[in-house]
Amino acid sequence: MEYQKPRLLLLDGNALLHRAWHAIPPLTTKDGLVVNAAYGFSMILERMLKQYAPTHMVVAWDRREKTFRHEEFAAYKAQREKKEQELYDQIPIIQNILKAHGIISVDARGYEADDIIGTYATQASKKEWETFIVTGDLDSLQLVDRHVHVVTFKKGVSETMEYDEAAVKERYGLTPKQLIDYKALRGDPSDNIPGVMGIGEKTAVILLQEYGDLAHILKALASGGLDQKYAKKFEGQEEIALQALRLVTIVKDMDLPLSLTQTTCQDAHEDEIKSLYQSLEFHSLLRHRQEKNEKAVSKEEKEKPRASLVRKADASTLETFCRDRVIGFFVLPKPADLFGSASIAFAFSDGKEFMVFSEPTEEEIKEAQRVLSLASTAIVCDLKKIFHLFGNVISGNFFDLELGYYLLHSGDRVHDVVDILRQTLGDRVSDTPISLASAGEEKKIGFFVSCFIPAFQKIQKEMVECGMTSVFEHIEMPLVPVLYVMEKRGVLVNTKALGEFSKELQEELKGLTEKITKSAGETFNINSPLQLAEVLFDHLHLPIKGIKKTQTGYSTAAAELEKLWETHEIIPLISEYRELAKLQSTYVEALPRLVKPDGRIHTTYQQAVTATGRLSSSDPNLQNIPIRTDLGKKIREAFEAPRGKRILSADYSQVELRLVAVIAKDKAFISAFKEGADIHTRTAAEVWGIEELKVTSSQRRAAKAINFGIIYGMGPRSLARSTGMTMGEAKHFIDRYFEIHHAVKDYLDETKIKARERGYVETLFGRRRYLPEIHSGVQQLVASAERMAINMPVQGTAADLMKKAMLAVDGWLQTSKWPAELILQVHDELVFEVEKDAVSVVASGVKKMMEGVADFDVPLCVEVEAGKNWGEMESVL
DNA sequence: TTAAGCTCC
DNA sequence: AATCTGGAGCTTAAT
Repeated sequence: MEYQKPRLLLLDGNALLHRAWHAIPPLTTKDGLVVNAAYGFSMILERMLKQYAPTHMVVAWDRREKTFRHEEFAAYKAQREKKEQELYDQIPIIQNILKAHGIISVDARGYEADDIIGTYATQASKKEWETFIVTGDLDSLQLVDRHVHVVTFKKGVSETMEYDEAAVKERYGLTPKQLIDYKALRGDPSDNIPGVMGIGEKTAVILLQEYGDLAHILKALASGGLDQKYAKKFEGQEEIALQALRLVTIVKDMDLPLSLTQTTCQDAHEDEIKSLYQSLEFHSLLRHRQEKNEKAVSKEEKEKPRASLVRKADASTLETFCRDRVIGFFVLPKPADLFGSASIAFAFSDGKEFMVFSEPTEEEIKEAQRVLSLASTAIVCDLKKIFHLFGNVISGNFFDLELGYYLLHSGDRVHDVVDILRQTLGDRVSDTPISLASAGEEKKIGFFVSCFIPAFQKIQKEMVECGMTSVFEHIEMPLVPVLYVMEKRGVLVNTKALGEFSKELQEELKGLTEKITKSAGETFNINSPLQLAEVLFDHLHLPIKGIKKTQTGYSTAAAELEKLWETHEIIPLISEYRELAKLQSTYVEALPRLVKPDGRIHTTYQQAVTATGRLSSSDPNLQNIPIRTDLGKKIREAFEAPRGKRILSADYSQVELRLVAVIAKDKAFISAFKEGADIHTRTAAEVWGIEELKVTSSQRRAAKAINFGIIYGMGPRSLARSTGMTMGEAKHFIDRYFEIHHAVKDYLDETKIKARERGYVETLFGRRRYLPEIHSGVQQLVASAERMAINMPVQGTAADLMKKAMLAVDGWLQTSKWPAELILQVHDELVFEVEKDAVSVVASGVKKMMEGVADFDVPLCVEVEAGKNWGEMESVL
């Protein structure tokens, strides 16, 4: 018989118990027994047995020491205690399941599960046994070596991640052993490890990469070889660091109650397992077990990773592979050169085959673009970037994974290609390259692009289930070429004007700095909130009553300075300085640097970032160009139309409030908008029961505040503050408001309930936002999630409308051939560059297209202005 | 890198 | 005892 190399599987019982408990919702059997943790544990167990087929195996447990501390807090910890009891009650069940599988459990007095695992792993590694540690606890990563691997869970209990030495290095930039020193330096509050004050992730990694381990760092410290800025942080903390090191290090040489060789896997008692699963009602596991025996072989085959046809520059067969097929397509850009590609990769046949062109020739690039349009579906990730790389729009039926993933997870941040595949496919892509820095690695790239196809299938399926295919197909995907063209076109900026403005500002700032210095009686950095607070509150003794605090001390934010306006001459000076400094650094100095050789600035529109469905703009952000103040407006004036053209701007008036009326079906608001009333004046008149003509400006201001407050989920307190009313007045005002707009009140209440029930809210077009925090039970988080729930359908529907408007207007301009081009989008405003003589036609056309984009109970109203620049505009029509 | 502050809708 | 108006991106100081 052939010798089989031993494979040891080590499970951290407590870690997996907790992981299962949190990942699986509370399940009970018919009789009311809570079994969620046992179920999750069994799922993990079965999966690991299958995946690693161990010859030896141990489940290690912490020995549970009774704590009496809890009794003091019995009253308000009772609930939590009960929950914990439900968890611990499942341990015996799990023990029975393990026994039925012929698996050994081990615990030991005075040791944690980690120590047991550490000791077994060390012994096994010495014998060169392949060892796999399954845990939820990343501390175990320190045990990884040539033969020891750590398996952790990404989310839930079904997605795992396997770490070997290379993976640890890749993830942390450190060796497994260094992770011990890392934690000792950085600390870990959840484990009561203080770490060295002032040393965070970055510094810890830098020091360890330089010196190897803590011992060598301390040695360097003692010999004075350590950089002064680091050395200072260690003062008096060496002992703390060393103690932390001892606490963090997992024991590897304890006396084991059972020797390694005694951990051999016993035969499973199939009957026992079956009857246990039956009594616990683990139906799916039961079914799985039966199927396993019958279909094991064929299934294995099917799930084997797709391989593997690598062809280079075989363009002639490319067409056959693409025509009427679902294909994956990926372009690996050259690092330095935005307009070139290092590789072009295709995946075909459900990802079983792929084709990679390294350093493609001109013809190959052309051919690639041609065949893309032949595919029934071409799956890509970040289509707009592909357009930029190729320098033009490519026709074809595209499916952008990034946009699909974004619709399903609009709350998440970070949507990198690899992340998307990982999140979507789980450990199936754990072997994909993390950094795709170099070309010439056809296999890697091919494997990578092959993952696009299963990812597409999964994302598309989820999208159908969520009812978001329409938003995806009719809004997001068609918008990509529109945004691409806007970015490519850019906007003309008068750098000369900005240059002159910069000089003026510089002079002004200089003068202000002198005045402020004089007024304060000392020189300090006005840009530093910390120093400013010190001057205002410590040196000048300005009243601190009612001034908000920040983490670092008293706030010097504009709203706080306003409260101090009359107390000192320095306050207005500082406010002015702030305004000027902001304009100078963020706009006047920054924008000219971003002007490209064509004399224009090209922003990037982020289509997969916001939680509500809005676009965002970056590098530079052209959605926050100043407009409010006279000085700010000068910056907007630098955005000019070229000779013979005009800037035309069309903005939806009061969209969000109109949408509140539509979504809440509020009769009073609907008729107000239908009649074309000034909505804030109307609101004020209603609430105070007076004629609209008699509404004072402060009454209108208060009404405006509450109207906007509704959109943001504002409470009475903030309303009182923002209007200057007393709390009593504000409450009364709100009561009156909701008497009239009771439908709005109902909307607010129902939305919160719906969000809680479903876990998400949505726009009128079906775009969703998930709000997991609403179930957190933490008051603050719940309240915040409720405000998001109220706001998202309004802001999100407005975003949907604007996107539809962009598509409509773009389509109209393309077919009508009017000499006008869309250049900017600012949430409720579209900006165009238009031939002078066409301004009036384009204005009316754009207005009509934008207003006609949806047919609600309330009319949409668009106001159009035009001018030689974006700052000085006059109404058209 | 983070906190504080500011710009916009 | 004090907080709690939604969504973004960019710059500076300070560590």
